[in-house]
Amino acid sequence: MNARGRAWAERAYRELAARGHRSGGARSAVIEELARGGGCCTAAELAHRLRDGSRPAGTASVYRALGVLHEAGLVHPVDLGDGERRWELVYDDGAHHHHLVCERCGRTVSFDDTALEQAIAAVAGRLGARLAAHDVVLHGRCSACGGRD
Amino acid sequence: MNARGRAWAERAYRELAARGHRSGGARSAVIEELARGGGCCTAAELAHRLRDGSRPAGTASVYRALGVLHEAGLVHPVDLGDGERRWELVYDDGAHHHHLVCERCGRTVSFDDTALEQAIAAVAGRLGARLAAHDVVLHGRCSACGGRD
DNA sequence: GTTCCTGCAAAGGTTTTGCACCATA
DNA sequence: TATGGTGCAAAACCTTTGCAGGAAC
Repeated sequence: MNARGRAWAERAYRELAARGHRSGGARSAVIEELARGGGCCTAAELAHRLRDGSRPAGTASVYRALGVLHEAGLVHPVDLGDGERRWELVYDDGAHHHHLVCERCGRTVSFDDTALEQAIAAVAGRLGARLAAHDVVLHGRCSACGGRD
Repeated sequence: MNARGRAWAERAYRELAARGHRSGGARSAVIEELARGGGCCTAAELAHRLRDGSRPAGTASVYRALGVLHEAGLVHPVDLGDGERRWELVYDDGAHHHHLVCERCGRTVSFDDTALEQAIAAVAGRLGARLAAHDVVLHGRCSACGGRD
């Protein structure tokens, strides 16, 4: 696991403890797997990886762990339009990325863009809104699938 | 119904006829209701409105009508994160909007923004992608719920 | 008359909930 | 030991599919 994931996991343990949550095996396994994989996975994928890995966890426990992490602001749900909810890690410094879903090969490309973030901040200001989160999902063809044709 | 909705409905009839689809009661009712409401509704809402209105339609027919309209590029699915798929009308001129979901009052605010569109187009160019569609969903507090506090 | 559309019912997939048991603090 | 976490099973929910009957062309 990279240092970024490790730091996120440690913060998650601290934050959940501060909120009065006890430490349980299934939830810790979910936190570790999220930190290892870097997010962007569905509950089913998470459960599957845990089943093949060190610490299997029941489906309900995976969903409940994700719910608690979401309440604590440690993960953020993303919907790519395929009917399954994905979960992204929320980092301390606000760093995050968005997604391009290729409608030909089905792959998901992650990206970040400063100008896009600035445009979103400007829109929020114009609307008089205070943003807690935002999602951008692009649909089309990735560069490998003839995006430039 | 406004002129924009009427024009969209007429185009929908033309486009579906051109694709060899026959005209059926349920599908026409869905088209009329979408044109009347201007989109941004779920399949269940659509079915409910039709039940209370002139022409009830079965759940399956509503979903099938939306599927056909989607294939023809006449509607676009949007996921606001509440587990239900919403459908937006796709207009001839490409005009569209995005959404701010207030996490306090639950309301959805629609907006459009030229700078945001330009930023998205620039990102697509940088990624070498050709976009067919894109979604932006903002989460936070709308101006009425203390966005500016 | 053939083919597609429709509606009911059933199935499918994801997510949530009830409940008994177990682990943590 | 009191409380919260866990896992199984069942339910709830949205969406899709199978099939028989009816409508459009």
